Amino acid sequence: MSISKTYLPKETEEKWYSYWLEHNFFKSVPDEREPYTIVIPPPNVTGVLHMGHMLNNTIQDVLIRRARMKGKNACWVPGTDHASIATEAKVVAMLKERGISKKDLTRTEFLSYAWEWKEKYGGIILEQLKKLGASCDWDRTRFTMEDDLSEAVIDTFIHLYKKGQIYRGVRMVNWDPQGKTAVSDEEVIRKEVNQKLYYIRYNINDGSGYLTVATTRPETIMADAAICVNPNDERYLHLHGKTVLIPLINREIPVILDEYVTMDFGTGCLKVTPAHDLNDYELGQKHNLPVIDILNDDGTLNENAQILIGEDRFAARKKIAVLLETDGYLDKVEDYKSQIGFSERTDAVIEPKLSMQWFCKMEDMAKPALDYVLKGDIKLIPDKFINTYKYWMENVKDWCISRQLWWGQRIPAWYLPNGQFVIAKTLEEAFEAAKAILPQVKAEELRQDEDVLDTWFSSWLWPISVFDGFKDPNNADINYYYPTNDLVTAPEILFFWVARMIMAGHEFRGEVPFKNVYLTGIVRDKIGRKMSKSLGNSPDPLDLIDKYGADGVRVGMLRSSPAGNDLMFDESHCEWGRNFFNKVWNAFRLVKGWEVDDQLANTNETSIKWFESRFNEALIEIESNFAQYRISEALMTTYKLVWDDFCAWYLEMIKPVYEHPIDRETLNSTIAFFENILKILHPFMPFITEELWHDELFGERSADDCCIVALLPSNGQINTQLLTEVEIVKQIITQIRNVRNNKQISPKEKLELSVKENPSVNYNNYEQIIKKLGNIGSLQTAKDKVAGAVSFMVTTDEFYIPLNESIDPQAECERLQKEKEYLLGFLKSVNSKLGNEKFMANAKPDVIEIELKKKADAEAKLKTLEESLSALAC
RNA sequence: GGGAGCUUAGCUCAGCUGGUUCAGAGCAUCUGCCUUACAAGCAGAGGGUCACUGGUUCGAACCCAGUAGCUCCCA
Repeated sequence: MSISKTYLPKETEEKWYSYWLEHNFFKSVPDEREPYTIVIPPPNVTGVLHMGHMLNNTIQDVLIRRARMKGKNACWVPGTDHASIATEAKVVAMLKERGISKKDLTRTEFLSYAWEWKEKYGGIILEQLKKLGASCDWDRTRFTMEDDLSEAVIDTFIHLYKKGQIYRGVRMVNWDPQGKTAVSDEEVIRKEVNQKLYYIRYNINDGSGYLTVATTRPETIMADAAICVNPNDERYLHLHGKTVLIPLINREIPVILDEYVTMDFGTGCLKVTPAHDLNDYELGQKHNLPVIDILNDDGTLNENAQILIGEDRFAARKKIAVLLETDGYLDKVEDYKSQIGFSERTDAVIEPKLSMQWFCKMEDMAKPALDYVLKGDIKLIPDKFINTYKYWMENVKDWCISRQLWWGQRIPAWYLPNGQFVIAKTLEEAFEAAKAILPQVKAEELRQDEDVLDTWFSSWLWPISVFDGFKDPNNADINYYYPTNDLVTAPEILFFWVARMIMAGHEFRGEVPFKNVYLTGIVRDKIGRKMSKSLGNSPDPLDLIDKYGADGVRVGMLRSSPAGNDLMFDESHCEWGRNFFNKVWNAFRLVKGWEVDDQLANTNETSIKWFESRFNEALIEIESNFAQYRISEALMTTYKLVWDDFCAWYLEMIKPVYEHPIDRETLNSTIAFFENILKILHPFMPFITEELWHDELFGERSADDCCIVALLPSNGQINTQLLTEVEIVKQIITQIRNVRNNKQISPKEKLELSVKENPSVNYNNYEQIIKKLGNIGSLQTAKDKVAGAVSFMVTTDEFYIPLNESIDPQAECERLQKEKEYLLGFLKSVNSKLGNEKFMANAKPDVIEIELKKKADAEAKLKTLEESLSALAC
C-alpha cells in the first residue's frame, strides 16, 4: 500500500464508517460483559447540527469508544424528541408556503402534515452525527412521539393522576401569543428592554380631584380592578375608602390599601390588573377583586376592553397613549428600563395570562431526586453545579405540563357534558368511567382535552422508555442497561430535564437513571458571544468537517473544553487537530519506509525500554484523567506522548541514517508501539487510526480485527530511574542545540562533548543517543575544565564543548556569576526552611527529605561553579 | 434585590491534598533552519505583582475575610 504525503480524511471517513456499520461494531445486545450505557440527549427533531451538538456528541463518542475498547458492552442509544412548539411552528410555516392555514385543518389533517414533515426532515441531525463519527447503536434509534414512547407518556400521566400528583387548575402562566401556548418558566428568556413609563390620571369619583398612576402597560387599564396605595403613605390618606374612574371607559374601581406597594416607586399608586400580572393576581386574590381578562389568545384586545377591540396589544398601547393624551389623562411619559420575558421558541413577548392548565406536583418528587445528588449516588461533573441543583430542588414550583398545541401526546382527559372530567387511556375506558358519574351519558358526548403534554413530559422518561421500561418493565434490555452510566448534557437543562429524569427514575424504577452527569459548557465565539443562528457567528459544523476532517474537528472541540466551562471556539483549534493527525500520519510514513536488515544487531535497547516506560507512565495519567472526566487533559497527555515523546524523541533516537536499513528488533518494537498509540488515539480520532490500523505494516488482519474494537493496552512496568535519566539526557541534548543556536553552528557540523569526571549518571549508557541527537563526534570524560570550551551544567554535572573560536572570558564570567547568584538565593531559601524549627517539626518527612536533597544539589553545583569562576580568574 | 461562580503570559485555559526558586501548556510573537516522515514541519528564545488589600501558616496562585471587575442563575 503506497501512502500519500498528507492524510486525506474524506476518502477514509466514509469508508470506515460504513465498514463499522456493516460489521455491527456499534451494535449492542445484553451479554455477560459489564454494560456501559449512554442515552443521547435527544436533539430536537427540527434541529440541525450546531457547535453545541458537536461538542456534546464528541464527548459522548469518546466515552463510548473508550468503554468499548476496555472490553465493556458499550451501548449508545440515539434518538430525537418531537419538540412540540418548534415542530408545530415549522409545520405551520410549511403549510403557509402551500397556502394552507392551520385553522382550516382538522387535528387529524394537521397531524398528518406534521408527520410528513417529520419523515422528511426529522432525521437530518442524526445523519449529521454520523459524519462526526458517532458510534451510536442506530438500530435502537427512538423518537419521543413513536407509539411505544407515547403510550409510556400517557400511562405516566394516568399513573401520576391517580396518585394525586397531577391536577388541573387556573394559574397565571407564561403565554406565548404567537405560538398560542403556555410555556414553562424555563422557556422564558428575560431581557432588559427600553420602555416607557406612562403617568395616567384617574379621576376620583366624588369629584375631589385625581390620582396619578405610573405604568408601562397603559393598554391594560381597562382590565384594572383596583388602585392600591400603601396604608402608611401619608400623601394618600385622603383616598382611603374612595373609588376612582378608569379613564376612557369610566368604570368605577375601589382604592385599596396594602403594604405590598412600594411608596417610592412611580407615584406610590399602583393599578391592580389581576388578569395580566402575576403579582396583581395574588393581590387581587387577597382583596377579592374581580379578574377582568381583556386579551385574546393571540394578544389582541377582546370585548372586555370596551375600546380598541381587535387591536394587537402593542398597537393598542400606542393608540391608548394618544387617546389618554387627547383627553388630558396623560401626565407625562418617562423612559424606563426593565426586564421583559420573551419566548425561547418564537421570541414573542410573553404575556402573563390566567388559564386552565394541567400541573404536576413537584415537591414530593424533588426530595428523593435531591438526595441522590447530595448523597453522591449521582455525581455532577463539575460538582459546582450541586449548589444550583440544590437551590432549584428546594424551591421547586409545580410543573405546568399542558401545551395548547396539536403536535404531541394529547392529554387523556375526557370532559362530560356537565363539565366534570375523567382520566382514561381510551375513549372506551373514559366512557366506562363517565357512566359512573353520569349514568345517562353517551360516548359521543365525551370530549377529549384539546391540549397536548409538554415535550419534557416525554423527555423525562427517556432513559427508561428507550429500553421499553414502561411497556415491559422487566425486559432484558432495561434490566441490563439501566441505570445508564454517563449523561452528557448542557447545564441550561440541568433543572428541567436532568432533575426530572432523576425524579422519573426514582418514581418508576426506584433507582437513579444514570450515575454521572457530565455538564459541558456553552460554545461561544472568539469574543465570547454565544453561538447562534441569529448572530450568524457559528460555523457550519459540516463545513468544518469538510475542511479539517472529522478527526481534526473532534480534537479541536476537545482541545480546550474542561467540564462545565464555556468553550471559546476558534477554527484554529480544528487546525491544531488537523496538524496533530497529520503528524501521526507522517510518523507512520517514516516507519513504513524503513528497510529491514536481519543481519543488524539492535543498538536501540535503551531507547526502546525508555519509550516503553514512558508509554506506561502516560497510560496511567490518561486513565486518571478520564476517571476524573478531565477529557481535555487526557487528550493533552496523549498529544504530548505522541508528538513529543514518540515523534520528537523516540523516533529520532532510533531513526536509521538516510537510506540505511534498520534492525528487525527495533522495527518490531516500534511497530508494536505504534499499534498501541493508535489504540489510545482512537477514541479521539477514530478515522485515521482505523485507516492506519489496517496497513500491511501491521500484518494480516481478519475482517473483525479493527481498531474500534481493539483492547486498550494494559498497564506495564515503569522504570523510573530510566525515565529520570533520559530526562537528564534530553536536557543535555537541548543544551548542545542551544550552544549551536547561540554560536550559529550548523546542526550538520559535528561537535565534541566532554563531561567532568564522576558524573551523577553513567552517561555511557546514553552515549549513542547523545551522539546522534546532539550530532556529537565523541563523548569523553574530562578530569579538569576544558580550556576554550563552552560549558553548561545539567543537574550537578558539568559539560564542555570545545570550540575553535575563543571564549569571551568577560561574558562567561557574567553568565557564571549570574548563575551563582541564583543558586545562592535558592540555597538561602532552602536553608531558611531547614533552619526553621517549626518547619522541621510540622512538615512531612518526605518534604524535608526533598529540601535536604535540594540543599545537597545546590551545594554541589555551587562548588563546580566556584571552580569555573576561579579557573577563569574572575 | 438574592444566590452561585470566575479573575493566572498578548489569547484560550491547566495548576487535583498548601510543600522544589512553581509559576505551566497550546496558540500567537521573535530568531535560525526547505536537516528526504512531516513548513500542517524542525531547533531554540522572550513573555507573568497568579485581580486588589489584609489575615491564617514554618510555608499561599491554592485556605479565610474584605474590595473591584466579569459571567450565570433566581426574583
